[in-house]
Amino acid sequence: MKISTKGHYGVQAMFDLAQRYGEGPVSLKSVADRQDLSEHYLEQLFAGLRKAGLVKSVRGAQGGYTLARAPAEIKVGDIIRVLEGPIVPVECVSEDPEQCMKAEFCITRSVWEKVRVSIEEVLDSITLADMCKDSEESRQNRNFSMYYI
Amino acid sequence: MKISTKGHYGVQAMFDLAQRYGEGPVSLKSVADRQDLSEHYLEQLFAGLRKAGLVKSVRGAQGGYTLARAPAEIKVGDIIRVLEGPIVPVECVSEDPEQCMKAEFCITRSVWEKVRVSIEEVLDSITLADMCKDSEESRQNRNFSMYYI
DNA sequence: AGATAACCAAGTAAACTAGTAGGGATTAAC
DNA sequence: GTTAATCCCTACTAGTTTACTTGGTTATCT
Repeated sequence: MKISTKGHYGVQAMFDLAQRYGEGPVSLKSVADRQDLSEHYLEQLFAGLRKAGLVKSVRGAQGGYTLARAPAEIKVGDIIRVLEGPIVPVECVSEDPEQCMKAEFCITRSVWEKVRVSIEEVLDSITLADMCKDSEESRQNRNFSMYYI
Repeated sequence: MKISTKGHYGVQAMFDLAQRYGEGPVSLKSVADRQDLSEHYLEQLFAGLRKAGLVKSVRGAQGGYTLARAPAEIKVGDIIRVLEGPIVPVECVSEDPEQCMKAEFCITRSVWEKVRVSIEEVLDSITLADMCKDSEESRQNRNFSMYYI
């Protein structure tokens, strides 16, 4: 019941881009440095994200990646689905119309279905803009408490 | 974002035991036959379930396994945690008190935390008794519609 | 021209998955 | 007391996945 480093790092990196949205292309090297990740590994993740239309790339010196849409228009679920594949706790509970033979007779299946829906609800309710907002608030709270120490 | 066959088969098998609760020990062979699973593989799963105190075993001929508690007292989450380990979408978001160094600075972490909580809420809200009840209702609905065809 | 970057293909060590194989110990039924 | 059923235990394994690394090529800015 885990997501892999692809999804984990991918969301971190996309969040990094979101925090710099509107400031021009951001190089993967800078993302890798800030987030302490392998640049070459990030390249692989961004190949997928680009093909899925979540980021745009600019090649050459001073190039890099930018979000293809505003942070408010990109859900964490979008990123996870690209990097981890569809959200499916067990095979017979896909997001697509059913293919499980015993679908209507299988009771355990309804458990996984509920799990799937609940994960999707969480991941699709959080946008990169939400994360930027949380980050800003968390930063201010830290300054605030430091002020009173 | 998947659970393995351990958790999948484990819940199926425990549900099978729940449907026969009070009827004496149920052999893994019969479970394996009904659920179309490998008996030997189930043995491994039940070794863990027994050590965790979710089932009791009776050795020898006419032996088998029974639930250690009433179906209403066993949550799907109990089974999953035994067979899949703790519910932790990414390493730094364990159910135990925190160990992630950057816990308070890490925004993406709060996303995984929400995912973890939502999965736990689902899995801990469903007991084996609930599944038996759903199964009974589903069976009756099928009979009901057949009656009118 | 040279540096900076995205892009691409392939390899790889380690871990994990989903079992299988082969026995031993215990007990009910005959 | 023999047999068959059943749990119990250890080990092995083929295949897949994970989390990268290596080693380039191509495009663009200065």
